[in-house]
Amino acid sequence: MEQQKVTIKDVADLAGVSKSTVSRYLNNGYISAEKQAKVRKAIEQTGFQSNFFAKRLKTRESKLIGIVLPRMDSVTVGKLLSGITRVLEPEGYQSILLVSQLSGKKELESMQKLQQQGVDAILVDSVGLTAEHVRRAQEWGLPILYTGQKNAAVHCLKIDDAAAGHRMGVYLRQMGHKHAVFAGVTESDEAVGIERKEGFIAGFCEGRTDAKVDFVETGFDFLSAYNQAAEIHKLDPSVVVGATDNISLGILRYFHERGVRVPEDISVVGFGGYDVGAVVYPALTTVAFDYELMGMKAASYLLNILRGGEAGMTNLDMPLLFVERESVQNLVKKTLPINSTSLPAMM
Amino acid sequence: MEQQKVTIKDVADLAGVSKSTVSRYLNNGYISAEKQAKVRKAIEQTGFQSNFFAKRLKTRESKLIGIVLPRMDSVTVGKLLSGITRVLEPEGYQSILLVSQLSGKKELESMQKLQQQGVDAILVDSVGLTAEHVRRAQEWGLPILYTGQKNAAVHCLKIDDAAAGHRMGVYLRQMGHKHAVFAGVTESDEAVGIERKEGFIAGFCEGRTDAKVDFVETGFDFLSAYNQAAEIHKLDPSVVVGATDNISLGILRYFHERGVRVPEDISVVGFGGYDVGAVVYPALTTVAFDYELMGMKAASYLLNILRGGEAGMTNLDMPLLFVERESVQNLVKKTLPINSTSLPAMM
DNA sequence: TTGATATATGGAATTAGTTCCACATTTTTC
DNA sequence: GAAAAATGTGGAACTAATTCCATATATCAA
Repeated sequence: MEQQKVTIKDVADLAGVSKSTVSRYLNNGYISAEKQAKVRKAIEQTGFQSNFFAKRLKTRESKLIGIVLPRMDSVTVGKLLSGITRVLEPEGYQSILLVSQLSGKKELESMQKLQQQGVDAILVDSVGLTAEHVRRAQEWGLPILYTGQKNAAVHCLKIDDAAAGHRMGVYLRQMGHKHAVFAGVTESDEAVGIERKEGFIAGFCEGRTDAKVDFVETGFDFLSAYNQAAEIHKLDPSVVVGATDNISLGILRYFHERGVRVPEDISVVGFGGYDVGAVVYPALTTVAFDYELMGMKAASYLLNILRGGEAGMTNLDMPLLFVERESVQNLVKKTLPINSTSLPAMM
Repeated sequence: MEQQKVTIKDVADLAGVSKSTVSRYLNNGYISAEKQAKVRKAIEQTGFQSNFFAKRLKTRESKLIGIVLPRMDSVTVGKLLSGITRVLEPEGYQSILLVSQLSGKKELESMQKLQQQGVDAILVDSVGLTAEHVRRAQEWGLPILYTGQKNAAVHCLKIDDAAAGHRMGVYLRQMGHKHAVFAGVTESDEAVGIERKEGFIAGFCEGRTDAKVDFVETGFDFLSAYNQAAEIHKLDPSVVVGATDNISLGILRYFHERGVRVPEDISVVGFGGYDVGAVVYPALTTVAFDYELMGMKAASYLLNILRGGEAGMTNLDMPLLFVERESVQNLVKKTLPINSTSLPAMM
């Protein structure tokens, strides 16, 4: 087997010291100023690079963080990863990536692989927490953090969907809207299908009895929402609330095609804060989830555990960003006399 | 130092064989059926897992591929990564990710880190190839493949921008367009700024003298294109060609706001094939770059070199996907008598 | 019945580091 | 000035695997 060009032994010989001394130089163990200079010179001359595997074999620290992602080709995941990397890199950690392709089984397999690989910790953007997930988190010694899903028995980090929905509900109530259609997804998705919707209804109806929320179920994708748009339109609300920006985009397109003006004739809002929302006409008002920040928080959390600070469980407190753009009409303003008399020419 | 729970020695003792025999069992070296059974049983009982670092130290093969990306929060990069993973995972390789944040210096540093880490190969989605990049590819023993940039001295893989431009030019010519405005970026970007534009002009003007292409420079982003849209409109072309989909989206939004109908009054096309293009109104006709396929090709290429097949240099042959949607008017059809007489009611 | 070849197997060396321990200096304290 | 403490240093053991080499059988041909 071909051997390494320059080893610690070569450096030691050249510097006239022992292997131990070179190792100490490398790891801030103590060494006299004199030998320090010699070793430094020898390392420069030889171009010595420490062997990763030999070092890790002994120290049992890989400085590698395993990350399991449900898929790669989504902006959401990209931002999450971006946030994780931003925190991990300066600390000398690097990430190994595995993709679960939205399969719980592959997710577990990937975690297993990473564990064998000797990563220091694992971060999983999970598609669903099972008993097996919980068991592994306990059985293996290493820190595991789940994002996107919630379970009291493990470390996890999740967006507060109820708060997001509530926020939007309050906003639309304040804008004077009374009849909303919530274009949502199946209730089998607890976060988006239930929490987000319930949160919205609570915020929208809070403190009044004349508010009305209808519900129409769609899929997650743009096309499925587009296909439900006619039904939504028939209910004749003043605002359509898409459970995700993609849903809202599908509805927006339908309205465009039919000549329904947004927000003059009807308002549309979404959740997610995708960049696309700024590009469509009119630009979509939305509650943005800061996935990059979530990635940063997740990474910090993991780092904290790694350093022995057995941080208190689960932090659900992910801040939300309300992005007010052009797709909502202010019904309150419109009925004020000062507006209705001074601005008729603008129509 | 805390030691590993179960080592190959423990398995050997339990099975009543030597370490060597267990190692042979693990690595398909020969072993009698009898001992094979014993070892299998011992491994099951102990739950033995081979130590990654000890193994790699000896074999000098990490089964790790280093990937350097300019940024993470883009769909393009996500697709590329998705393609890479799809090829690498089934072969037992895993990826270590580093982000260069669009800096050539960080890119080089990241490569260095990966090399120290003992990866088997490096894939760089480069922001610009320097002499240093070429030098490293030669100096370090390991295979390095660059994507996104071109240089004859190293392995690289790039989209054929000239062909993409040409393809679009031919299409618009066939649709009967004679006056185009190319909304492009600075020529300091060789691929997009020059190759793509020149390719378009060639395809558009091929074999005729009555074609005209004006050029307006914009930035890469949606907003900068939006700001140039008035100037473009003044030139009164029959079609606007955005150098990227983002540019086209900015222009599309401007037209929407001014009541200019697309494609009835003016056609708009782009390059890239971003999903967004299908969602806007009208859906954008574009030349899509299959970044996922590019990732797959890149990974295969690397795998091939790793296996000793010193594959011939650089394969520029990335297939393009023409995506015809709604944003281009067929001027040829329009002038046919059968249309102008039978369909006036549709206006 | 030999000698030659094939098939298994164990022992020891090897991989490139870190770290413990013993020991030699030097410095500080009483 | 002797004892105690601090500071360096090298040797050897250790980390957990792979692999070379020697050796022991078993199989086969002459």
